[in-house]
Amino acid sequence: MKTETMDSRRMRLHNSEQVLRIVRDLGPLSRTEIGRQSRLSAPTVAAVIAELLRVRMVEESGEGKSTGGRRPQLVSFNAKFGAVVSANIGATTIRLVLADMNGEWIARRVLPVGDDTRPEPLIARVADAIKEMQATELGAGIPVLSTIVGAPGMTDMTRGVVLEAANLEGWVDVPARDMLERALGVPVTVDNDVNLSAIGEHWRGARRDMKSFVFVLLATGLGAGIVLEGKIHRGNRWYAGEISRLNVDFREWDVDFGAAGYLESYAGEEPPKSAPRSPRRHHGPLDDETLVRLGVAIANIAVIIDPEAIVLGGRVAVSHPEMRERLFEVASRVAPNCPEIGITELGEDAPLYGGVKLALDHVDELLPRYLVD
Amino acid sequence: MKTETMDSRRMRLHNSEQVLRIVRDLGPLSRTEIGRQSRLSAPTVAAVIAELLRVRMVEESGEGKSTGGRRPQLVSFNAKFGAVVSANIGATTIRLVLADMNGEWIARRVLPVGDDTRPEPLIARVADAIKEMQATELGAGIPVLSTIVGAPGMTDMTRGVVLEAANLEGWVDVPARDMLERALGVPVTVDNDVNLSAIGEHWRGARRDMKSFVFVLLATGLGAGIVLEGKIHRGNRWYAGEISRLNVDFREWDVDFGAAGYLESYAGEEPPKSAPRSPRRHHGPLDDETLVRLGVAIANIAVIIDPEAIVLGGRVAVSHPEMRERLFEVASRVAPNCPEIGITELGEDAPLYGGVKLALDHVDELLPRYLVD
DNA sequence: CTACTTTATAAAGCTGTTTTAGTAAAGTGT
DNA sequence: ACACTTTACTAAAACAGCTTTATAAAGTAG
Repeated sequence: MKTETMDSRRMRLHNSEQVLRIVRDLGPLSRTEIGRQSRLSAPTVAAVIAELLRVRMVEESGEGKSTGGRRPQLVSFNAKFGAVVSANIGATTIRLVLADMNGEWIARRVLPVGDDTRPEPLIARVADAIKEMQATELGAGIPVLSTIVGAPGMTDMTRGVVLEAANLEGWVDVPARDMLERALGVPVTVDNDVNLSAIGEHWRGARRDMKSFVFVLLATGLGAGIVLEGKIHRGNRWYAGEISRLNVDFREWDVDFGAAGYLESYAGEEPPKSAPRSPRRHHGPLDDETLVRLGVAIANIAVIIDPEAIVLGGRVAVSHPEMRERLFEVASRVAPNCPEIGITELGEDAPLYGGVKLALDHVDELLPRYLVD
Repeated sequence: MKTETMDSRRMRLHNSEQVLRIVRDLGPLSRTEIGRQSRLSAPTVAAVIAELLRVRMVEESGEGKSTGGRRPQLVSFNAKFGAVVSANIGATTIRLVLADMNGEWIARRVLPVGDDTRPEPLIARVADAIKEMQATELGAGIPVLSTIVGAPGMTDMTRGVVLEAANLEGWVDVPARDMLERALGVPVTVDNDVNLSAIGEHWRGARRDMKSFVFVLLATGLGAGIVLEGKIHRGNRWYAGEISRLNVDFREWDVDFGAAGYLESYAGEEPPKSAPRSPRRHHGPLDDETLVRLGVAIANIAVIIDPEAIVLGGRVAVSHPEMRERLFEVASRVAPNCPEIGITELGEDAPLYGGVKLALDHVDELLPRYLVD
């Protein structure tokens, strides 16, 4: 029971949000057309638009074509009302993007993580890169309203702590959010890169308009991002989708993690070791047994979640797209409901798109503040 | 973007719903206390309550104790405003419940499914039982506002069709909703019994107040009901949680369903067959290999979903609660995040509770209609 | 030029909310 | 018993935001 009661003030706020959303999503519109879309009367639309113009959330954008009467004065969403930063720390590269309120990229940076991947120096490197990008690329008077940083490991979003990132040195329980906020001086949100990729792919990539889908990352690490009802599912302990721990060989339930039996031991780029290893690293060539294991794992995901689609992403998926057929053959034999299996459309930029989307959603929640001011 | 714009009329409707919810959830309250809870002013609360009294959704219920001033006149939710019916068709028994608007049971019926389990006669039997219960037990002037029927198989809720119920004869693509609506003359909702059990267990059983959990049914059939963010997850094709198809032995990915390799072949009550069979039947004794397979399957569920808890239900779980320890041992070895594994608190009535909850939620959505009338 | 259409604003009225003020009914203290 | 305080509720007035109706402005079509 989260909704609150309503009075005149909240009524206006509510209607302003609706109008703003309509203008943003449906492009430049006349006041009359906004009235039709929102079912608000013309005078109300006019008053709301006047308010939105005052706080610069929308702007006049010329006249439209007449359709037999007075020409409409178009109103459009002001994409320069603010900006968002989306950064992603990968196993090998750091990627940054500065985007406007429409989610369009203003600037982009790619730099190597460098030799020293320990928390402090790496986070300092990220913060410096963000500061440089903002200083160079951000127009005067445009505030950064939200900053999202993706990390290659399980992340506790409420505390902003990267619980474990096996591909980076010493990344266990790193309070990344606090460190970044101290360096940047603005609120920061930290999330898992696989989740961000799933959000990105859902928003701008292969699976727009789908209610549910699963993004499967095949790269240095294995992971899955689960989107249900249009929202990412992170699980009770931020563990959802950690499919490196899936077991498709029950006889080996009692072996140590990293050894045979675990999916991660079979699908990857490095030679296998027998000793226990940390998660999110996988090894061995992409031979048929590996594909069958992966296919069965995907089938199990399909059986449990029953998503609208499954999308393969990450370096391995991009360089071996042909694996899709075999995976589907196996998975659809095991799971009669196995959905289509697609390949990422955003490639390694997927988490950046996801970060932008998350940031924009975040700004949406903050909008009331700017409206009352 | 589902929310609509607001005017005075909607404002009042919105506030009425909030007040009603407060009265229902927090019990008999004075108008003043409702004002405190809702943050509405005293005159507004008085007006809203007057309206709710008029349509009999709430009723005056005497005076409360003074706390140093005039005694409060208490207002309480009218549980007799209407009633709901929850029915469940099992493999062996039909269960019915009539409940008031607080979800308290007014009456209950249990009858065998009988020898003829084909769709028409069985549904007629259910409809007759419902009619008898209503005629005998329902007070005059109390309308049935929602009827939910659970079926032991995959169900398309939007069409009201039971896609497949292997334990009943000839139940393939049965338009159960339409058949029941024709017999009863009121709107009916049909759902899968495992999903209903999960909802019930979440609402009144083992896992109240949990945001996410998975209910695992171990009975004549195998299945799982997945509750996420307090809502049941049914999947894109109503297939979510059909864990009889989980595969924990990748070498047998290519064998026919029902043969070795599939979970369902190993956890059950009847002797195994080698020929392909329909889903949701399982066989074989509860030997340790079966438990290990089941444990690994539960681990895989935990890895993918990361729920707050897993609850075992169904006849087998009730009669062999001791299996929990071994299952947890296996599952927690495979999945480090494996949550506690509990046993159902509602037993075979779980789907009935879930049906009542679903029905009450359904009525909630219809409330505005009764308020405008 | 006239008739009609479309867009936008102005004036008036309606609904529902809050604030303010007041009444009712109880408890508290001397 | 009496005055005073506390709490519950209601009545009246003021306020805010919405809609309807009317009007102005600016275009198209014949």
